[in-house]
Amino acid sequence: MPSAPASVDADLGALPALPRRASTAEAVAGVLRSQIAHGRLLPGAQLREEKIAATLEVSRNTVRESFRLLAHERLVEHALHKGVFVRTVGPDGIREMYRTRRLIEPLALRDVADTKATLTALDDLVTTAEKAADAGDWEAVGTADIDFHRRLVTAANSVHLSSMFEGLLAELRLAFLRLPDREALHEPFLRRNRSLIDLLAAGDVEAASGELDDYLVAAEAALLEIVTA
Amino acid sequence: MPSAPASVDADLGALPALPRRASTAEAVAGVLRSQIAHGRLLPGAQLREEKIAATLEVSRNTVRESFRLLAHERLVEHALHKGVFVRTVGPDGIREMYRTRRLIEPLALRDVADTKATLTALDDLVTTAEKAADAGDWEAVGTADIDFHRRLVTAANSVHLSSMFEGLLAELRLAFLRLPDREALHEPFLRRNRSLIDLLAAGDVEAASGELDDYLVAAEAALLEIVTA
DNA sequence: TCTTGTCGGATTGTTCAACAATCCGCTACC
DNA sequence: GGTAGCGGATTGTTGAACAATCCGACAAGA
Repeated sequence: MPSAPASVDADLGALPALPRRASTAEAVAGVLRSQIAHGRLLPGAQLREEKIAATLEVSRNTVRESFRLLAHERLVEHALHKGVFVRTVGPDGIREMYRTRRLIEPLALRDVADTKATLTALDDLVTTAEKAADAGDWEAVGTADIDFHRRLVTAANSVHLSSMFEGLLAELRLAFLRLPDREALHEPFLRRNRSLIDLLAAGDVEAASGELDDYLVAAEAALLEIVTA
Repeated sequence: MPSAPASVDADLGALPALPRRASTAEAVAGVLRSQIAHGRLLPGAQLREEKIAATLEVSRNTVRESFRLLAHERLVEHALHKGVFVRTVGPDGIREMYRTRRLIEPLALRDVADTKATLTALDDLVTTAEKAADAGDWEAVGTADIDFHRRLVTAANSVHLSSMFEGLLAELRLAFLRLPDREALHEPFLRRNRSLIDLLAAGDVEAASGELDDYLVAAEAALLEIVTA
């Protein structure tokens, strides 16, 4: 390497961050999180230490550590001497989630309306959902819907709120797992996301805030109606 | 027992919940949390598995589980293969906390102003702080101040927000540990909590919201001035 | 038939010892 | 001054063992 050190540095440009290494316990927690999110571990199901350890070919102690990592996420419930269970979200849990959503989703609406890039991203997400609905891919509709609402919250630029909302979204997914029919839930709300982004693009923050609140109230009612039937 | 079973049940009335038992890992996490909160484990300090295990006379595996329990609390930072360290909160962390506080503390002000019990509780907390300040007990002032702001947030009746705010308060306490002089920080803000509760009691929610925002902006500036000096 | 007591099996909670893996500081060499 | 190698400290993981707890099944007694 005959070049001077300064030249070597310049040639490399901005290097990407190294992928984050994870401990085995973190990896196990990730697997379990994913299994829960995809409905392969259903609400009420027990996460058996020995079984998971054998299946994933890790030590039981490692599985226990991963359970502790999941403890805060409201996805599992840890009962002393009984074990760890996938959490069941009932009507009260749903009410709590929507109360929180109504409090925090509107927080950054003014910033959203003033930021071209955010408006564009939200518009794209609604378009994605509409296309997915046309194709009958209701899981993708749900994903785009979640991304839309996540973007409303991350627009507030608060690590605390964003982190909390990630937990709430995971919890909400738990509630959705109980639904026999995703289409019945999502379809009526596509139009409303479109209305919402249109109001925001027009700068009508107050109307958008009202629309978002109405949306969340209606979504809660629709979900409760199914869950309590 | 000659009574009929129904009568036996009626006599017992509403039984209180049993005290929650804790696993050893949870207890260890609680001890560490408390040590951090009281400044006995300072920011940057490493939590050594072997040492804690020996001191608390538990197994190293149990200590590791407790570390995982602390992982979400933003009090410690877990670095793969390096260990677990009490988190250091710098100026950016302080800005993030106050941004979040400005977003969420005002959320339930209308409900606060409409609820006599909440107003009374807040007034009592300000009175407690004032008395503690007269007695020069600045730690108690800080505690009452924190309780005051916690009450603003719990008034929103959101388990998610309340839980998140507990984490934020613990994190804030970490930042306060760097302060040489608690009095200098708290004293100017006693008067402002009093102004705030008076506005709320008078039902002037808009003025209270403005006062709270000003308060938080000023508190952030005061803290940053000290931390960046 | 209902209630209470006992027992056994399954699972969790904890401990311990061992080893692998990683990091970091120190020293030697160029 | 920079690099390579080594050793020690610590973390990460494993697996076995045992204690503790829970729960279901069964038996006995009222």
